[in-house]
Amino acid sequence: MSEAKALNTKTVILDTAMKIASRWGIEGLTIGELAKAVGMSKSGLFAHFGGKDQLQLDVLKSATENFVDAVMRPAFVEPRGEPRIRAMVKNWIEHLNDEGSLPGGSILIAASVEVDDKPGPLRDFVQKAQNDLIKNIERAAQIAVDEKHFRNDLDVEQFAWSLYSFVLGYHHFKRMLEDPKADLHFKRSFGGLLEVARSGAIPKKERPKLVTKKTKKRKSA
Amino acid sequence: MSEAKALNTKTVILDTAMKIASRWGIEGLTIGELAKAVGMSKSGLFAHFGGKDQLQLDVLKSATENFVDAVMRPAFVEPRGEPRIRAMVKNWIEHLNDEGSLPGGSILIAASVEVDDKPGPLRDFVQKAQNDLIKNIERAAQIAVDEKHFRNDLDVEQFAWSLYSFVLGYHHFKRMLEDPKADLHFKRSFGGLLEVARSGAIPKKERPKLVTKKTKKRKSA
DNA sequence: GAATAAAACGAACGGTCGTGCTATTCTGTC
DNA sequence: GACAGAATAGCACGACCGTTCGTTTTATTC
Repeated sequence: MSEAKALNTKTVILDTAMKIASRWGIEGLTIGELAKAVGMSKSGLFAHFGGKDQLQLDVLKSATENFVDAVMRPAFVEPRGEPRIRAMVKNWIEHLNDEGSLPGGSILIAASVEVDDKPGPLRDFVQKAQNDLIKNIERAAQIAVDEKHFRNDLDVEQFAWSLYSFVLGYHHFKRMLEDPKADLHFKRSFGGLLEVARSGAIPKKERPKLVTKKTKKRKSA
Repeated sequence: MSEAKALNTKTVILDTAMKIASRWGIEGLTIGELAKAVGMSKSGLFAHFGGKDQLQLDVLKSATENFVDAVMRPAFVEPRGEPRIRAMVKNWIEHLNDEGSLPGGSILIAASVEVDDKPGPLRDFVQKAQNDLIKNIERAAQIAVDEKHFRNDLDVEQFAWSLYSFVLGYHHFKRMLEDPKADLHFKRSFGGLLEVARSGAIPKKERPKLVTKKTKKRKSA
């Protein structure tokens, strides 16, 4: 039980820490503030971690686990292919808007900017977490290709790149610029991306006969 | 001359400060470190600004001026329409890769993430700077519509939104993820965006008859 | 060359940071 | 109820932060 109690306290600490990190960044998270927010002494809290570095790492790990639980895992029980991708994106947007757990926006996105020039365990972790995420998007897109939902010459890397860029844009416009149309623009961009992935916008092989009408040849650079 | 000398010193300070802010963020910029980098005393440097807040604001202003000088101004002497937009994007990418003045990536993008939950003059400035930039993109896109380079039902807001998202994605993938394909993916995404803006991909009226073949109805949840 | 103003300096202050050390309180076991 | 061990608290430290202030250097003007 001492074990369970310990885990419980640590969970409370990390949950609080994540909220602070969401608002103030992973570097703006200080042990003193965190202790005050949790309601215990600096040193008492400190004892749970091997130091500030470890605390930061634990926070990022928790944030990543939360992301996987809220976005990826529920999406991966959806039907293979496009439905799964739609679910993923839907969960993702909802997760970004979850003011309860992320009152200041995505911890991982913010941490990316904070640590991108500071080599070390934090940077390594963030890099790996994001690369894993992108790989998962690519995998999901490939499944959609296999399921014939997406055209089979789709560049899944490019697809994942574009989708991730749109999410970054959404986060930026919504959070920094407070653009009320952020949701609309994201929806349209994502919709366009799906459409291009599905059918033969710029089709390479089978489509020409279908498009006989006009669609005058463009440079297609 | 005392005036000129003072301005000169201040310029040196701000240039150095921008490099530091590029690497460490606008909050990671400390007066002590800056003084050491410039080669003068903390207090001597401090006297040039009304405090840390003013220093940060001056740095952001300088960064914005640099951006306008390097990206916007040279683009706006190019021919109206698509060429101008292409020039703008080209300058933008080159500016982001200018390790000389931005060894740690865009100061404005990083500052966005840093200050987005900290109300105050810094946040106000960053918000305005970015909104101005987006407005300029929209204006350039509208000109391209007027010049018949882009189709006349183009949503210029959506265009600017997408373009900015791609730039954010580029910055993120290149800097954080060190993706060697970032340039390629950006080029393709931007190219696709141009193509859609130019011709009638996803046209609203004339296309449906063309797609008769399969595209079996999905739930499209 | 003396007088004056601007610029830069050096030392110090109060505050907060992360971090150790030692004591105290809590909790479950015999 | 004594005991052991974990959890927490209290306190002090050294480092660095932004800032202030009095002094010294540097430049300009007569």
